[in-house]
Amino acid sequence: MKYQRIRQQLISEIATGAFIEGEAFPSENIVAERFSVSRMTARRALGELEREGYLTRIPGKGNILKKPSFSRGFFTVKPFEVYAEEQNAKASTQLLKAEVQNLDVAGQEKLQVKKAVFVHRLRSLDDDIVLEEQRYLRYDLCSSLLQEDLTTLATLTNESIHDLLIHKLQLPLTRVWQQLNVISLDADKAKLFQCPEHTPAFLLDQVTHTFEKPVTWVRYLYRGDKYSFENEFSPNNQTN
Amino acid sequence: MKYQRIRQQLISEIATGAFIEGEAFPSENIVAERFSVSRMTARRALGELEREGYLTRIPGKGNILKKPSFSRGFFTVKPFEVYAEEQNAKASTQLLKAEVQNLDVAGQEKLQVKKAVFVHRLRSLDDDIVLEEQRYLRYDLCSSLLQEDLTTLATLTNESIHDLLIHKLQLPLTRVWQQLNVISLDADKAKLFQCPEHTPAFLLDQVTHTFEKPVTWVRYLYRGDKYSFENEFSPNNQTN
DNA sequence: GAGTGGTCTAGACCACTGT
DNA sequence: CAGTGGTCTAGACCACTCC
Repeated sequence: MKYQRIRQQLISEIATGAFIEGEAFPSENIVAERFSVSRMTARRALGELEREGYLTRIPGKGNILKKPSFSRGFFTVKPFEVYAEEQNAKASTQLLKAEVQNLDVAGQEKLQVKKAVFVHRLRSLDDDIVLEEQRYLRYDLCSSLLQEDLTTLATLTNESIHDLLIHKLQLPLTRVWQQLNVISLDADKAKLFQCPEHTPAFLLDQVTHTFEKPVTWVRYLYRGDKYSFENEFSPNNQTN
Repeated sequence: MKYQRIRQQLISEIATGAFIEGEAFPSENIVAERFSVSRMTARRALGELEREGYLTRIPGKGNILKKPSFSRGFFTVKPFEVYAEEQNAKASTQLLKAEVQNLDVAGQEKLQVKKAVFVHRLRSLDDDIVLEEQRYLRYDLCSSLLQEDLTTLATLTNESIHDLLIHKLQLPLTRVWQQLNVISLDADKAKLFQCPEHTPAFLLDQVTHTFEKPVTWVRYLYRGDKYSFENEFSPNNQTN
């Protein structure tokens, strides 16, 4: 395993400050020559360093040593059923609406079309409504879902709607964008959750793509006094 | 970019259910032959599929198609300076307090000791106070930090305090626990942030460990109307 | 034009798993 | 034994950057 030896050697040298942050790291040819291996083997070692976050590799320029990255944390967003199980609570689902809708400006921006299948659900832990789900699926890609499966959506507690997309509509989900905000519940939403007005809440927007084409937009509203994100991890796990 | 074409084609076929989950995926030679490329190119496409979480590759056996994963995604918590840069805002830091404190019950539970170095900072984007940091470092492990570096903490805008721990105190951070909540700002906190009472906010608690021993507890309070978590990822990329 | 990283080829040997 | 994935080589062409 030459490339592993090279990788570890280079990491050690980085740790001792042998190279300058922000610039200048040995090129593929230099590394290959220094360790007496072929260029492809040097490439592999350097490629791993890039994936591990040590380097940025730029065609035509070279390898640039990154500044040490700060400890980044992350939160996993678990499926509702998994969360319910962790809380020893019973998950239930209520289907409020399932219909074709014309998207408003915000929705058109996210899905890049005007028409969508809209699925509106409430999800409860034991008897508390905890999560509101507003899901918009591109009509041009998902209309068949409406006819076939929509009536069963209310009972789909353990099978994710995403699975339907992937397997029935054959839309591989390759990319997800999401944003998490906090808001204060207005009168309408408070009534929906049957809780006091101005209760803080998580607002999670999620757009999933199939090869750069947006397919679904989901807006989750989590009641803040009944839901939190908890997580444990090792700092070395890099993502992105 | 042949390997990208091969990768996308294979992902599509996985999505259509062309292969059986848990077993049986075309071998390198099969893929190479089918797409009329060299084995190395087929390898590259299959390697990406493995990194993306679609496959498990086992020497001597073959490629095994994974079952679709449960996790819905995750949020990275970026260092404040990185966030500021993304927002094209100027980050600044204000040190309110740095002293030795006796921990209250909540703190003792988290750090498992009674005494801690307490560092209290406010962090701003341009002229808005956005983040309050309350950091508790175990006195028995971090007391030298107090003497050496504490007076410079106010100016440490771009070097994270965690880096000090790792490099100066040589405490490798091996494990992180964290929890994210939403709250509504009370009068005191609202005054601190110079914003209206009952503004929603993110409350992020983070406890870092060195080999099962808790070292620091940080309580971040993010002003909700000025801060959000945004993120993009590939769904099959598991990060435990 | 010299150097860089990105891609690709057609070979090769290895250790391993199945039958 | 034939087949698999893991590693490695010595070439090659490309688009790009820097000078």
